[in-house]
Amino acid sequence: MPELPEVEIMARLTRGWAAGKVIRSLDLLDPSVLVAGGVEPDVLVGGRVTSVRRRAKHLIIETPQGDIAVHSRMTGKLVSGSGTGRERFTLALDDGTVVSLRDTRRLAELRVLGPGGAQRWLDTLNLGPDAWPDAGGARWWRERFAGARGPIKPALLDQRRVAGIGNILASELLWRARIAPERPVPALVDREWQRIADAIGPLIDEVIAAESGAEIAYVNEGGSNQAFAVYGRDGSPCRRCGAPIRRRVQGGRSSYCCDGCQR
DNA sequence: AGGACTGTTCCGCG
DNA sequence: GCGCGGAACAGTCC
Repeated sequence: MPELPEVEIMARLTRGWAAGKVIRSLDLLDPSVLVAGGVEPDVLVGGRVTSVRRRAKHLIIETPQGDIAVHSRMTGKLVSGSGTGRERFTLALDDGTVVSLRDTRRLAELRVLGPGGAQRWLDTLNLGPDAWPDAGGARWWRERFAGARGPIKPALLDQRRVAGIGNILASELLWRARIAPERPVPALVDREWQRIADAIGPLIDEVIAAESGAEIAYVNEGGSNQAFAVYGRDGSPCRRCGAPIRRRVQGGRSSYCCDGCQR
């Protein structure tokens, strides 16, 4: 599920569940989610959670004893409680709260690392700056994509340029900026970079608002989603100009756009 | 039955 | 060496 907004919501929720509390136990129900190369998970027991934060699509839980880094990939999510099946990992806190990683497709990755290990691991990924909340203006966007030669839509998915944008946000962003997904990056002019810069903040703000809830609440998992103008809406009329939304495949991924008003 | 899927990495090819 | 496309990962849901 998650792109930047969903991971942001999970981080906020998890912060409320776990921040400041002491880890009583960790239970690895599905050992295949644990990425090798870290430390023995039990070293975290007895440690107090000092921070829960998001970087790009990664969720980081830090304690003085060591860190947990979760990447939800396609279907992973952190939830409060356990017991519906599909839990791969649970974290029990000293007040009785249980936080679980639920992941049907089992593509999620859990890392348990020593003190400071999460940041050191993030540093190896060469992630670009986050797309939200502090992306820059037209010049910033143009410079982040300097050297890219292919179409803009797949380029937006490159986490080394700008981090946090996934397949849905890329289509939605280009619709808001009225730019066709096939446009080569070098062909974009400053006016268009400006429209991207202006669109990203409100887009992510709105997705977060639409999906936030007391429990994790992705809007309408699977299927089309009212929060999105083009994603999953092949054939329906564009909200802006009425022309039909089209689905095309780029780089093996679906792109949705309006040929009437995206140029 | 077959394809598609909000992510990422790896491999082969040009 | 780099960039691109496709495959792979694994499970569910049309």
